[in-house]
Amino acid sequence: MSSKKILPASFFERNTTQVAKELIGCEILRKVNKYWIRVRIVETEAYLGEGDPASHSSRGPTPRSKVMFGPAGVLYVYFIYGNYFLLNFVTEKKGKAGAVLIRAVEPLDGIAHMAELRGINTKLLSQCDLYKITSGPAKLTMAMGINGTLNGKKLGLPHLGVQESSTKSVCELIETTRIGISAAQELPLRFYEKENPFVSKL
DNA sequence: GAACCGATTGCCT
DNA sequence: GGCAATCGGTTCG
Repeated sequence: MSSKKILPASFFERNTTQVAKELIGCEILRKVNKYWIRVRIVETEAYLGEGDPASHSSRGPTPRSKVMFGPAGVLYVYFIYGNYFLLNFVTEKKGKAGAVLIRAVEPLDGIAHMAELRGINTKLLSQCDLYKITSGPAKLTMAMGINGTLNGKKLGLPHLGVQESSTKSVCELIETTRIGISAAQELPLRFYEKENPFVSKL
C-alpha cells in the first residue's frame, strides 16, 4: 500500500476536460481476488454533457447514462460491442453530465495477476508483449477485473481508488482527437502521455 | 417488438 | 489494413 494522496470526490467535481488532463500520470489502485493491482493512467478521453454528440449523455439521461448526470467521483462502467466493459469516472456537479474514459494504463504492481486476467500465460510473457495487457480501454478493464457490477459505485478502496503519483510531473501531455466515435470527431478531447508505449494508438 | 448501432479487440489476409 | 464477433441500449413503429 502507499501513502500517496487518494483523490477526493472534489477533484472530479470540476470541468471534465481539465480532469481528463490532470488524470494523466495518476495511479489507479485496486484489490482483485486478494491481489493488489496498481497502474499508471497514460491515456484518457473527455465525454461532455448535452452539447457533446459523441457522449452517451448527449440526449439527456437514460437508464444507462443517468450515472453521468449524478455526483462526481463515481464509476461509470458500461458494456459495449457485446463483449467489453469500459471504465469512466463521473465528473462535474450533480445534474451536469460528464465523464472521463480511461483508455490506457501502464501496469506497475500485480502485473502477473493482470496478465492472468487477460488470459496471457505469464511464462510466455516477454518484455515485448507487456504492452498488450493494458493498451486499450477494454483490455485494461479485463486486466483489472472490472465489470458492470462496479457501475454507479463511489471511488474508494479496496475496490478502486485513484491517487496522485510522484512521477506525474515528469510526463509530457499530448492533446488530440477521440478514437472510435462517429460524431464530433474534430474535438481535441483525447489526452495521453507522450511516447508512452502503453498508449492505445500513438 | 424489431431494427440499428456502438467510447473494441483479435484474427485473417 | 480489413473485418467478423456479439448483445444490451436506444430508437422507431
